[in-house]
Amino acid sequence: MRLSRYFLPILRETPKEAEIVSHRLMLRAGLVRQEAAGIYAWLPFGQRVLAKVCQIVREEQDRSGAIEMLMPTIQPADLWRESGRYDDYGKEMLRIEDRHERGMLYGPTNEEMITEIFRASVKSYKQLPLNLYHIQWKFRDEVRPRFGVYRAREFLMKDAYSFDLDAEGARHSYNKMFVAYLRTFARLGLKSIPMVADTGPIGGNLSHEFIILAETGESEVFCHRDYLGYEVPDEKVNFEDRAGLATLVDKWTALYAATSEKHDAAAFGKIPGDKQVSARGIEVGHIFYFGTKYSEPMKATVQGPDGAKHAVHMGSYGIGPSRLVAAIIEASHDENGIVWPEPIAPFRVGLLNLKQGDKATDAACEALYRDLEAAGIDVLYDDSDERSGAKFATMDLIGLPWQLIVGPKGLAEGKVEIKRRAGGAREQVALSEAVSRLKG
RNA sequence: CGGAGUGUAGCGCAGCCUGGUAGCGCACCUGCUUCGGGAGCAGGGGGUCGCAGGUUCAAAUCCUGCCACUCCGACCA
Repeated sequence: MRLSRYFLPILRETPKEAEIVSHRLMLRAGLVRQEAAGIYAWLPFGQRVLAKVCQIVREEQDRSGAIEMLMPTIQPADLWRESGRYDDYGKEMLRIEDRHERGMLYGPTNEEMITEIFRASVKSYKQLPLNLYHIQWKFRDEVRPRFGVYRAREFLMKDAYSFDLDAEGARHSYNKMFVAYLRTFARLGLKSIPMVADTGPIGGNLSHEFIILAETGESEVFCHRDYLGYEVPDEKVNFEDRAGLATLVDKWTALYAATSEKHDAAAFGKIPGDKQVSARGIEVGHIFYFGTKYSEPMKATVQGPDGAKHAVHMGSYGIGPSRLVAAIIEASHDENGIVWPEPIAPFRVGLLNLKQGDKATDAACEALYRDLEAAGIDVLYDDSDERSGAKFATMDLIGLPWQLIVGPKGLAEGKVEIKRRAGGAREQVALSEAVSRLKG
């Protein structure tokens, strides 16, 4: 992509409403624009990142055996009356009336709808287990949206829903998501720690929040230091191996880890002092097992091997990709701007023409741009006639993992410069080697 | 929802107290000169001063009401 043909509105000064670093950088680097309190437009640059986050989330959901679908944002109120949550959910739910004065709502979550879909078609235990997920916009009318897309009213959520005949099966479904979440966050370049959590309005009695440690985190968290060194299961993990998964989950839940709501100071105190971690954290995922809370009132039953009808045991599993973008920036930036982890960087390489208008430099850049694209490398080519200083500042702000710097001085010796954004290491390489050096 | 605050050009701000033709920096456009880490000079475009009502010869400025947004707290993917 040529910067001159792209839409990347960079701000040199920080809009005053932005208090935390991820919000500031998302506005300055042209990822998002606020349209109302807690409601954001995702500009092309932000959309690229969001799509990459979603893709990684999707791949790990699929790997674990979950199946993607897509439910609507607008739901009928009657569905929520069935579960009893229409009144319980309160003002956080955005209620709408259509032209026929039917009660509708903008979905804050989808337990009711997925249960309705499930019960319409699944009648036998032989169709279980089943895990359906979608990635769809949600709306929760937060009292106080803040921190940009981190606590927005409209936000993108991956929500998965598992269905099993009994509690034992449901536990395995829960464990699958548990491991899939560990892998997802690791692939996004984040170190996540599962913590015992409150279930809130979703209900149920088994729940973990996946927390990223970050100074700007909203919640206070406590855990055992050893979690920070734990290896995340690799892609060969067998999701159908019940015992194997249970062992993994046991390992990741054996030591102390809790959010402030579930914090047990006495238990925490028993950890050796040098192993105690008391920090702030960002919640990036939350998984629940809630048994028959929805299947009973909504009559989502299957016939078991015994011939009787059983209310299915359910769980739900959420990840907020839009929040994750903010969380990743919180975890990965420096004083000059964003430092994208490679898997989700909007472009892999920024190509800087240091002297636009100089024939030799222009020709070298055009050739490199063509060759990089031909090699399948996402490249953002700064072909503007800005001065070099401005180009460097912009590139550092938008945080692409690699910068390919081309100017007349280097070219005179047949060289270009490759700079790695993380750490800032620079290296002169031969013009002819640049493209191959930048391959993944 | 309690407390605090802010609305003036795309962004950051001054002007308001003490009413008298709306300003500055950045960004943007044109030209020239520059050009390896946020260039210089010259010229230029862009604003119903959040909205409504009131006071006044005259309102960005004073008064009343409303709206939007931000921050702190209580609540949450």
